[in-house]
Amino acid sequence: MPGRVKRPTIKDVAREAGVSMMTVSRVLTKKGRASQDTIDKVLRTIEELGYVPDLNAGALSSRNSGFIAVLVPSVDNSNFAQSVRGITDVLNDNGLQILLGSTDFSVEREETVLETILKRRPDGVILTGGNHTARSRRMLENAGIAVVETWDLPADPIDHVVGFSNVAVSHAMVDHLHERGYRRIGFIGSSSDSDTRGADRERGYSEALKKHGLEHHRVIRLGAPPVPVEQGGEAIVEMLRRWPETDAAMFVSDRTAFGALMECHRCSWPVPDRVAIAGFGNFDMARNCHPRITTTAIDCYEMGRFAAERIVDARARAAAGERVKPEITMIPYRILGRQTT
Amino acid sequence: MPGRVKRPTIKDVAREAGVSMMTVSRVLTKKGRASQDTIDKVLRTIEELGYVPDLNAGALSSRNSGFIAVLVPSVDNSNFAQSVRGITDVLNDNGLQILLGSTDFSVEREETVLETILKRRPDGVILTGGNHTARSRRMLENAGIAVVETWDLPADPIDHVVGFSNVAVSHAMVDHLHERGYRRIGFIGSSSDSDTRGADRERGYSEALKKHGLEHHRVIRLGAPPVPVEQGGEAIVEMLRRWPETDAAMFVSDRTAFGALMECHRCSWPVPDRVAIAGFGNFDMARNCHPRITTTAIDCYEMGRFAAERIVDARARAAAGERVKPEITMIPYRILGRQTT
DNA sequence: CTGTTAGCGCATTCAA
DNA sequence: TTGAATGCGCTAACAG
Repeated sequence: MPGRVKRPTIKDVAREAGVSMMTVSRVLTKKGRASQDTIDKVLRTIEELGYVPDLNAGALSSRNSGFIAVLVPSVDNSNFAQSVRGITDVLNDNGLQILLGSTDFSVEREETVLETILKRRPDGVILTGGNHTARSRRMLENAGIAVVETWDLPADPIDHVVGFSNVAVSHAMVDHLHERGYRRIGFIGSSSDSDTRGADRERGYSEALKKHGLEHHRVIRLGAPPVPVEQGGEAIVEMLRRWPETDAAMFVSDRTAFGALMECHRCSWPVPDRVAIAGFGNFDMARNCHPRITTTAIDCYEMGRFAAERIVDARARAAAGERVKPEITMIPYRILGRQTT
Repeated sequence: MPGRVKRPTIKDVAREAGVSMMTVSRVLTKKGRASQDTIDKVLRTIEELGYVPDLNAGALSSRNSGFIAVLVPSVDNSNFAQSVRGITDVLNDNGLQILLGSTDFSVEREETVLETILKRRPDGVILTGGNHTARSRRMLENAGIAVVETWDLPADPIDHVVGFSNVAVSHAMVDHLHERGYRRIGFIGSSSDSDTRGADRERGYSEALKKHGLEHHRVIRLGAPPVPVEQGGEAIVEMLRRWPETDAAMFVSDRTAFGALMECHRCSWPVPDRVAIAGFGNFDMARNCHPRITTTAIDCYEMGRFAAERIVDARARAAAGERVKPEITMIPYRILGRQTT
């Protein structure tokens, strides 16, 4: 590690270039105009000195940190990772930087992470899900910045929403299974007070069964997310043991659906003839395995982009002194009927 | 979005609590001591006012941003995501925050991302891979902060290294295949100037073949990473068409190995009897599919932890005025011989 | 088009 | 154990 040296500041650049600090600042931020001559001179000096602007100092002065906080349950999940990609792409185009936090699928953890991240004075916050602690909500309200809740359709939104109904998603999947002739449908989900998205999908399953006049509910709840793939295998075995008549199993996630499908291979249970399998999320493994798993696809990348655009927009309006009204953006989903149903 | 209100500062807290700003600052940073009475009074006031410290301002003053920059090729990759988890866990315990950047497997993109992120004055940088542009190296050197290169064993390290040899990894896999009796081994990799890790694995394959006296190399290079899972399937078809005698195929990643295995199912080619398959990374899909894929396992989470610990340590030593010598930490790997070989 | 002044919110450094 | 003065690096607001 090289010795910690004194790094050049905007003052050094100004002195060397023979202009004032403000002129350098203007050249850098492109705000206000400067003559081409001055611009060239300043840029050359910056290059010579190897000057690197300090955005934190700039933020302190301008009262815009340029950070957008993004909280996801887990980075190690292709769906959320894609949303993060979408967010990043939009933010980069707008000179903003992402401040990523991981909540481990827990609202308590979310509160802790949020508390830490708010100390960086983000200009906006993008959350996953619509379920938060009371203190989290209070902190967000006090922060006075744009908030976007994603991946859900909260009954009482904090501010903006870019999401979809997890209840409706399950509804649609039951409809799909029903249409393909399945009548003895089971659901394999997760169990956690925090995982309201999983709970919503289970609720959608139950409601849809009733709608179709199917009264016998077969539900197995695995642990808190992220549920290991292995448990999908154990779950399908358990389900067919408890309810041998089951002709279709829908899973809260492609990951466990995949685990179940592979276990069926090992047990030589033909899929979908012995039992149909459906997942959620359109993960790589579900799309490419054999047979390919029927699933629900959400455009996670686009959802991320929309969420980021909402923040960018709100930020611009707030800067212009406009009052910003909360908006709700619905993200479409589609059932991909494939070979396992 | 609530109106942007004036947020309380340390000054407000000081006034309300009837103490000086410094006393509040001391209570907050736990540096220097204060009487229990004062501490209580200050904490109560902070609570009442809903004061949130501004870490950016603190950073400007103390010349320690508390940020550690972390650059990964992609967040949407379980291996890198786990490394990020490891890093985050260690940093959190040390009051540091992660500043994540995605390089899309490109050293040019890395340079751009690095340039942006250095403007936040991180106290350290964790990179993925040992291949960087000359400008990137220069920026890092000028920054005068601790740097850790991971996931590789660079010949000419910038500073610290926490990684493993991608050449050796492939060597070990060839040894494994050879031991299981395979002699007509092919390699399916990626192709990109930037992906030196992939290139190293291919080199390891070639060297190891020679070592075993196997002169016939069968190599297929797919596109730049991230290579879609699908292409693994196309690649195995192509390999068996060009070199029908191939009895084992090793892949640069579990993702493509998985795609190949599933394609073999579709073509009714028994694995490993028609062709053996081996991957890299011990991904979920490889561990749980049927048959389970032989692979190389790296403890990515631990690699992340080690890298972060190296940074934390270097930071502490630098603060104590010590001179820090670059260290190289080797991460072990193991071949998991499973059902596809 | 350019410069001056006055902070942004906090911690370092000294003194009490 | 506590406080006052000072400045971190930058930009908003105004003046010229």
